Amino acid sequence: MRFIAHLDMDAFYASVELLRHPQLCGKAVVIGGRRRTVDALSSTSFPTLKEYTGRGVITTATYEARAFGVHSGMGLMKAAQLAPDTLLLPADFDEYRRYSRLFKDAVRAVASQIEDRGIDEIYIDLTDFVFDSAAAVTDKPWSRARDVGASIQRAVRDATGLSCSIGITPNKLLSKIASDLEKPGGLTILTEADIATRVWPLAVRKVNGIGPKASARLEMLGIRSIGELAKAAPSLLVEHFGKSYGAWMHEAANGRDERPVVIFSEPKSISRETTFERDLHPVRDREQLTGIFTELCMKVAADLQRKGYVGKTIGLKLRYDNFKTVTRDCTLDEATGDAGAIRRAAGACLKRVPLDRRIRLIGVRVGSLSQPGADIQERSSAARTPTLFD
DNA sequence: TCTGGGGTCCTAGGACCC
DNA sequence: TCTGGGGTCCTAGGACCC
Repeated sequence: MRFIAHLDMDAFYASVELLRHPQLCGKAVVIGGRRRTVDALSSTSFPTLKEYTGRGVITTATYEARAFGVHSGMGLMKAAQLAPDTLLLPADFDEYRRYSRLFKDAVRAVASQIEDRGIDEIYIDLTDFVFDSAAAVTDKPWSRARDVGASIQRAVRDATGLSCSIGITPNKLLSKIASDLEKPGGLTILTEADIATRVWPLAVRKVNGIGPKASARLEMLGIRSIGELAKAAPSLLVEHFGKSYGAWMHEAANGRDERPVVIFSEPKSISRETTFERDLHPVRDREQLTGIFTELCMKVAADLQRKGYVGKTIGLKLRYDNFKTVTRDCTLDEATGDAGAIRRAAGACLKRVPLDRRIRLIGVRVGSLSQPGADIQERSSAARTPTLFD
């Protein structure tokens, strides 16, 4: 039996902004859109959604804003129709990353087995922690788990001033669902026995891994809740979703998930992309396009350098004005981190893509990563390490 | 006036090799 | 002259997640 926690920061970006601007507490606020010129943050009043023009989506909404029906991922123009007077703040990712490190360090000081799941959530394996405690062995491990969860929430609040929600269950899948049940500030424990009453009534969309496409197709089969999915014939799911995904869905709906908490994983790719203020014409806006393209390559090269990687596969991504996306990639003989080499390879990819429409987005990606110094280090550490023959 | 930017994983076909 | 089965790498697209 494992004790797995999922911790999710409550309205993370918005909550960080409220620390800076406490006068906004209790107001409907969303984060999103492009960085405006200095005015917004220095002035005493804040821009509202109805004043915004341009592209962008909401990345986070305060709970007061969510009451108007706006949510993350929603286009700002659409949100402005629903909640015109909601305040709009631009995202400050450097600041969010700083708070991300703060809260993760605070958790790590309590329980070290952490899996990073992005800027505002983590999984924590509490199994050893729960069983190492003398009290838990003979007593009630679930109540011990609840105590640990509460102390993690306190640690996060003390370190950051922010609140988080935690779910603790026997696996990652259930914990992810549980942490969402009593937001904000919730601490939700679910055992095997709670699945039927607390998980099965939920929409299939709540399962991490069932997105908009899969849930729409499930609905066509008459399956809307996780309980209905759990009781569906596995053969039916396999027939419609394939052997692997269909079987997984059925397991997930029944609350079964053996995935371990993964403490460290190597990055697979590093990329940069940008959506233009207005769609650019491949011929008429050629100069501007080339400039942005080269700049993206330099940024990716800088990211690689900073993180200590080089890559063999260079990829290009274009999104046209009709939102159709195409990608091209090519694999080099040697891994590179050089901006010029990336630019040349990506430029060659660009020649393989149709340029007959306006372009909305361009992106550059480097994959098949390796660490240039890695084998040297390995060799030198091998040299220091006594072998059988020493 | 729709729809950001950073990722991961899966599938599927073709090339190529044994 | 016809025919196998596996394995790996490469490429393109798509679903999904935060």
